[in-house]
Amino acid sequence: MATIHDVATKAGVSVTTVSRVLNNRGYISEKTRKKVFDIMAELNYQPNEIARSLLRKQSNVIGLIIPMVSHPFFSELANYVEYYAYQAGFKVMLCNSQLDPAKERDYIEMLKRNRVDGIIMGSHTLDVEEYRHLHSPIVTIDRQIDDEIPSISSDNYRGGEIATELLVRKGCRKIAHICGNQELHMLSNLRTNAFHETARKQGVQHITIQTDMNVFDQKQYERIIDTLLEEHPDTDGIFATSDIIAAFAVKGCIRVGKRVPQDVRIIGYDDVNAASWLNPEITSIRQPIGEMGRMAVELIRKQLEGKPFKVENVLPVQLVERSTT
Amino acid sequence: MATIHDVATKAGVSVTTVSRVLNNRGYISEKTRKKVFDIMAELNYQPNEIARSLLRKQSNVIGLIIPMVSHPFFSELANYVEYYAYQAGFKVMLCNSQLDPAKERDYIEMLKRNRVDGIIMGSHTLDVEEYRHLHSPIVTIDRQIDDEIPSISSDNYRGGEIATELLVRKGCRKIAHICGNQELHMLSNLRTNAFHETARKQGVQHITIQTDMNVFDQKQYERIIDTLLEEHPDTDGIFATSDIIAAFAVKGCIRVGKRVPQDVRIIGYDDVNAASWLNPEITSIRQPIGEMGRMAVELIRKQLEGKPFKVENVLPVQLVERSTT
DNA sequence: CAGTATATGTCAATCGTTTGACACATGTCA
DNA sequence: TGACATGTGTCAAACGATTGACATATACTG
Repeated sequence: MATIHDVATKAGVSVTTVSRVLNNRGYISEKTRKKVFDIMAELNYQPNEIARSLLRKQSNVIGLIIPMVSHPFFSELANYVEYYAYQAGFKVMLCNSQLDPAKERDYIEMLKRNRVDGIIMGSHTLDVEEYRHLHSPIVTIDRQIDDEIPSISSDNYRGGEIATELLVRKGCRKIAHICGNQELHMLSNLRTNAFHETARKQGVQHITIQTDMNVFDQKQYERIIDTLLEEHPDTDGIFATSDIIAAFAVKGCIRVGKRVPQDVRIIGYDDVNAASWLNPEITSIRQPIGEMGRMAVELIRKQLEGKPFKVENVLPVQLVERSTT
Repeated sequence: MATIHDVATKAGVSVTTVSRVLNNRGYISEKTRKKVFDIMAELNYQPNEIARSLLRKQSNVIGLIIPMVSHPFFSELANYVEYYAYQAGFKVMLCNSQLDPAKERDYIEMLKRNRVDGIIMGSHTLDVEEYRHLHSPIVTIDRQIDDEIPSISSDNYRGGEIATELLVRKGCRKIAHICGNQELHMLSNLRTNAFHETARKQGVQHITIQTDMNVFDQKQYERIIDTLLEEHPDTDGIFATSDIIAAFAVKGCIRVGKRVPQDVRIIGYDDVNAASWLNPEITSIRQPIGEMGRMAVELIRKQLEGKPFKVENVLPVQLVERSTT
C-alpha cells in the first residue's frame, strides 16, 4: 500500500504539501493540487485511517452489541443503525452477545481496546456496575442503567396496555401473556406489568408465561404454546411479547384445531417486517425501530460533541391491527 | 485512557517491561508480572489496538458487505460470519450497500482506508474490474469474479433443478418462476437456467418473472404475484427465488381464493428461519448458510496466512419439504 | 570461578499521518 | 518601498505500542 510519503516523492513535493491537499488547509496552487490528486489515483493511494485515528484519538467507529442479528427485531435495528451511522460518517462494528455474559464482556473490552467512539447496547446481561465504568459514550436500548447514561425505548407500558385492552375489547375472557425473561431487567418488563394491571382492572382471567433466557429458540416456543393450550384450553386471547412468538402461537392454535381470530385472538409485539409476511398477518404493537436506530446514533454523536441530550427517551408505540385479532 | 506509559510509571517499571508482560516475551518474575497486572486493573488499562494495528499492519477486522442486514438471508449470514469471526479473533464491520453502487464503492474504499484484513462480498453491483484491483483478501458470496478470487455459493443449478422437479412430480402443469434481477450476474441466476431447462425437458408450461433490482420491496412482490395470478390464472406451481417471495405468493393465492398446496404448489429458496414461522410452513431449498459463513471467514484467514485454498466452493443444497407443496 | 539463566533497564526506531513553527520565495497593491 | 497574500519547503513532535540491541545485576550450576 502506498503511503503519503510515496505520493510526495512521486509528485515531487513534500509530505506536508500532500497532507495539506488531503486535508484542505493552507495555501495550495491548483496545479499542485491536481498533480497530487493524479499521483494519488495513479498509486491507488488510500490514506491510512489507522494512523489518523491514532493521532486524532477518534476512530469513527460505533460498536453495536445485540443478542443476535438474526432475530428480526435486532436485524432491523442493526439495519437502521448502519443507515444512520453511515450518514454521519461512522462505521459500525457488529457484536452478537448471544446473551452470553462472558461474550458480552469480552466484546465491551474489545471495543474499548479499539477505542470506538461509542457503544450502542442492545444486550444487557451484565450488572449495572459494569456498564457504569465504561468510559466511552454509550446508549442503551430498552434498559436504564442510571441517570447519566442515555437510554432509548418505546413506551412499553403503554404497549402492554394497548395490547391487553384490545384483546379485552374484542371479548377475550382468559388471556395468556408470553413474556421474555424478567431477570434481565429490561424495560420490556413493563409490558408485563401493564398486562397484569390492565387485565386485573378489566376483571379478566390472565396468566403469564416466561420464556427462558435464550435469545430465540423455536422449539421452546412450540413447547410453551403446546403446554399453554393443553393446560388452559379455554384461553381465548394471547399477548406475545414478540411477533415471532405470536407466529408460533398462531401455528400452535391451528395445530390443535382452534381458529384465529375466531377462537383465539393473538397479538404480537414489535411489528417487524415478518409480521406482514405471515398468514394470517399478525396484529402487533409497533415499535418505531427506525427512529430508535436514528436516535441511538444521534445520542452517541451528541455525547461526542459535548452537546446536551435527554437521558430518558421513550418513543410512542402504535397498534397495527391485522388479521389475528 | 491510561497508556502503557502510565502503567509503567505507576508500577515503577519501564514500558518495555510492561510490554513484555503484555505480550508474554522475555523473562519476567512472577512478582513483577503480578504488580503490572494489578496496576493495569487499577487504571482500567486497555492496550490501544489502534496503535498495535498500525505497527503490526493488521487490524483483525473483516468487512462484510451485503445488500441489507434486515433481509433474513443476509441477517442469518451475518450472524454466522460474526460467530466464526469472533472465534478466530476478528471483529466484523457491517456494511449495507442497499444495492447502491455508489455506497458499495464507498464502503470498499472505507474498508481499504481502514486496512481491514479481508472483505466478504455479499453484494455485487460493481463491474468485475473494480473488484479485481482490491488488494486485500476478499471472498465473494454467490458470484464469481475471476480465478484468483475465491467464491462461495451453494449449488444453485441443482437447487433450481430439485425445485422444478418437485413441482412437476407433484403434478404441476404450468409453473411460474419468480427470480431476482438477472443483470447482477449472480450465481443464483443458475437457478433460473435450471428451471428453464428442467421445465422444458419435462415438457411443462413455464413462465419466468424477474424482480427489480431492489433488495426487497414488499409492495413489488405483492404486485408481481397479483399480476401473475391474473394473467395466468391456470398457474398451478410457483418456484420463488426466496422464502420471502414464496410467503407473498402464498398470501396472494389465498387472497384470490386458491388453496395451497391443493390448487397451487409453492416452493421457496434459502430455507431461512422465517420459512418455518409461516403458516403454512414453506417448502424450500435449503442453502447451508452457516457453512457459507464459516467458509467465508476461513477463506479470509487462509489468504492472510498464505495457505492454499480452493477458488470455487460450491456447497450442496437440500430439499426441505413442508406444507406448501 | 566461569558460564549461564533470569530479570530488568535504557535507547531508538518504526508504523503513517497531522500539525505547528518557521523559512523563503514570488507576486500584488497602495 | 513596504506590507501582505500566496505557495511551498524543512523540521520535529506527537499519537501508543512493539521490538531489537545492548547493558547490567543477581542467582545458580557445575
